[in-house]
Amino acid sequence: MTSSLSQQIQDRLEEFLVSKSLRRTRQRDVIVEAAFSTTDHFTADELWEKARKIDATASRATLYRTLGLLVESGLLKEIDLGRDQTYYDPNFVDHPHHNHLICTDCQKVVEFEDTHMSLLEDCITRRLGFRPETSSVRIEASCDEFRRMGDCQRRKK
Amino acid sequence: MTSSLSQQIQDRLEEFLVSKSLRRTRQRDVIVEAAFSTTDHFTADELWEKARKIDATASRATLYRTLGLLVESGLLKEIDLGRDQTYYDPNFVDHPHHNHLICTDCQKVVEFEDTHMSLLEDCITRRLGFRPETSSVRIEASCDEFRRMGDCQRRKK
DNA sequence: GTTTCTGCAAAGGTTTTGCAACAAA
DNA sequence: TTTGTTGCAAAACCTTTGCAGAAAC
Repeated sequence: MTSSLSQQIQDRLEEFLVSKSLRRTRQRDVIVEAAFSTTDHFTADELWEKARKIDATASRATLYRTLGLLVESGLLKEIDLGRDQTYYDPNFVDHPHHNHLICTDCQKVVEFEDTHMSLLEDCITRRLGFRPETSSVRIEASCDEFRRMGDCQRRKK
Repeated sequence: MTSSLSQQIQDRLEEFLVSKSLRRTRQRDVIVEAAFSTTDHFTADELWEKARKIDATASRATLYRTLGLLVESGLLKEIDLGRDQTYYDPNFVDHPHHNHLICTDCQKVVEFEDTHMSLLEDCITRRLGFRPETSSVRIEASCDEFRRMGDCQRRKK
């Protein structure tokens, strides 16, 4: 594990590996470092490229196997950005309840949290006779600024 | 077109075909009939099986091509039920703003609409500087009844 | 007749898997 | 040592596509 990873991620990963009698390997360390080096969402293939730049020893097979472990441990979440590939989101450890707004002009993704939304989901779910577990909200929206200026305010996010 | 299809779907399909200079064929008719014969969600493969039972002339290639047309025309929507396949939802023509709750016990899908949720999404989106276009909400929740009785209230929905 | 559509079979892209060698604990 | 892990290459999936014959209009 490199020092650039937050303590929280290191701790949760360590706990998960121990609880499952799994081992720390060079390849897993590299993949985890690549996954959490930024807050950007990524596809499996993008993560592979990122990991290769750090250290080219991990194969695609290992990448997919490690992605599975990270999702299972709750460190990473699969998200649907409305594109044709599965994306992974490394930000749920820090912000467990966030949702996604996707700019239909420049495709940038804005994460947001909203207490009212969480409460409302909770009400709706209970009213239907269920106990809430998880939820995901995706909003697609256009940016006025993009149309006016040919660029989107959030583009450099 | 068979008489079991709602007039609204027939009309919208006809309009779409004409506007794009597309033709009505036996295969498309069968696939459309299968897709809208119930309000159930389906995968491409499930739809293929359904269509085959009506009339086995359509190939998988035609099925996928027709699915593309139906999505493009807005008659069908791709939805993410959190499973590993793409599902299609034939209910958006009648209920354009509905969302999905998925029972984590029996996997059944409950559709719901909520005005407050729509309003709230609108507020959040505008507050972030965007103009809302579409949104999708997926709630995963467990059913107390299922745990108590080994069955889920909504199971026969 | 002209244009669109179809089935077939092959190709594409992504993800998974069996296995023998390898590495962590 | 023991048990878990890896890379490789093949397989498994799902979806798309080129093409020549067939069907719609």
